[in-house]
Amino acid sequence: MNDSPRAWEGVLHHLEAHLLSGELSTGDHLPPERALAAELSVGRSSVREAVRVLEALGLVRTQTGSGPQAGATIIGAPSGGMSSLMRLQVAAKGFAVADVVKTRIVLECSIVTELADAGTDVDFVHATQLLDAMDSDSLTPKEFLALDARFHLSLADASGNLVVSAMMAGIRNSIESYVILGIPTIADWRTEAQRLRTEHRGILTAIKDHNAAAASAKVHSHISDYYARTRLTDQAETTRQDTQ
Amino acid sequence: MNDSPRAWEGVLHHLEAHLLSGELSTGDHLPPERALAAELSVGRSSVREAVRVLEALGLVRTQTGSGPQAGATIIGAPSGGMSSLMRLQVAAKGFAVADVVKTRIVLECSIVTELADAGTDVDFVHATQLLDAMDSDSLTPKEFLALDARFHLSLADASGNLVVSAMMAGIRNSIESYVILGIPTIADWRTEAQRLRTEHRGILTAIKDHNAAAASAKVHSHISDYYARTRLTDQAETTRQDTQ
DNA sequence: GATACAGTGTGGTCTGACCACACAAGTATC
DNA sequence: GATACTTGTGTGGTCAGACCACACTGTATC
Repeated sequence: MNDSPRAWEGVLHHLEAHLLSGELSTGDHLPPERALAAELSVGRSSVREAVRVLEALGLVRTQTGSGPQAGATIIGAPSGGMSSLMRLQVAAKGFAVADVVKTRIVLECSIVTELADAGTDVDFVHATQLLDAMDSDSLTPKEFLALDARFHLSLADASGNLVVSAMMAGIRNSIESYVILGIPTIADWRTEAQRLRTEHRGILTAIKDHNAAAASAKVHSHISDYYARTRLTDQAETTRQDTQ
Repeated sequence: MNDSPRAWEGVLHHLEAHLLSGELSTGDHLPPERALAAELSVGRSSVREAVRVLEALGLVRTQTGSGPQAGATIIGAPSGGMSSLMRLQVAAKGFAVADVVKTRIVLECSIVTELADAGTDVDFVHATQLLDAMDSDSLTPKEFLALDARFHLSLADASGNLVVSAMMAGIRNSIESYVILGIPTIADWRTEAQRLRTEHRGILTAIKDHNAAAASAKVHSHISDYYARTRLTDQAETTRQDTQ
């Protein structure tokens, strides 16, 4: 039916069409690879490549074995694909770290603006928990920054916009290695951590006060100042490190 | 070295590490699949699945044959992966069309704001050419909207931020089918086209006048009003939530 | 010198065969 | 009869080998 030059693309289009038509939706299982191969008259390897793409894009989760859990399941959590895409693009220097950071500021400012302008039905329990956890003095910089990332992500989640959420997750994921690389450039970590804690509380307070302008401004300086201090945007050219 | 449960992930990590370390960069060729398979002690099919993922993510372009053009080449155009990712996520209902449109507004407002605030060194030749092309009365709605998309994309490109550019391309691509679906809901296409033309010129003029606020406002209404008229955001089975 | 042709290396695909795994059903044991 | 164990089955994961189509490369031919 679809004699695309590449067989696996035909499989992908087939699955995409089923997705669009609603025959397949979140929670459903894809047909077994062997069945799909027979149905589309292609080799199993071609089916596998298409499924692999879907998995990389975060659309399906594959599991071995038998029973209801096994097979390729359509998953509804879209953040995974965005993360690997952006991480690899940054790794390949297709995306400049500076551009990623700029995009992060744009998105995050709009997130807090929306949150501040919204009604009182927004749930900040998770965000508050993360801030409390960050108060501990026994955290390593790496642990602290991990919580930091989760705090910012929780704001994105609170906005309810999955697209922005996924993009934020991808952004954070893509520059994670650079953030870790920047830790040593902070002379006094205790002071830095305290500063970040204060800024976080300030952002959350501004949101709760429905002061959109203040929240946006605080987010902007919070992010851009931190990257300026670690000079992360400069060292985009650094090549180091093999993580094995 | 890397006995991940899945062999193809090991290959992906291997390639990612080489990307990060700079051993591989834009324009380079990946080793031949057979060589890579032998080097990593995996089957060729596992290598192929990893390469397929990279191709889907827009990092490499594969080509058959022999010579300098053949093989898997690391490509520097990151828009492809974002497009397929977002298109499929929308198809799978992982992303709601309403959220995609909202995100588009956020990004595009920030784009025109930045363009308006920038110096005069921004090149709008391409954008202007597209606007001129859209003046033709012989265009079908589909053709008109294709030019429309390219106009908005050219603004994103003019900003120079590849991340935002790629996201805009992905956004546009993901809702393309819905945009086409919305054409019949426009009662008088000639009037609609004229309206869009005027709005486009207005946006570009505001940018050139360095009037960031006006440009942003015009973009906001340009996009949100159009989708309101076609009621696209309604027919998307949106994830229920905030009324604003 | 220009053209035609075989050679070579590449990705693309298919087939068949295993393996590991997880569940389902049947069997043995108490 | 209830439980524990064993076997069966279907799934994805991987590998090996074999072709094919393709595009370039070098050589032979005119």
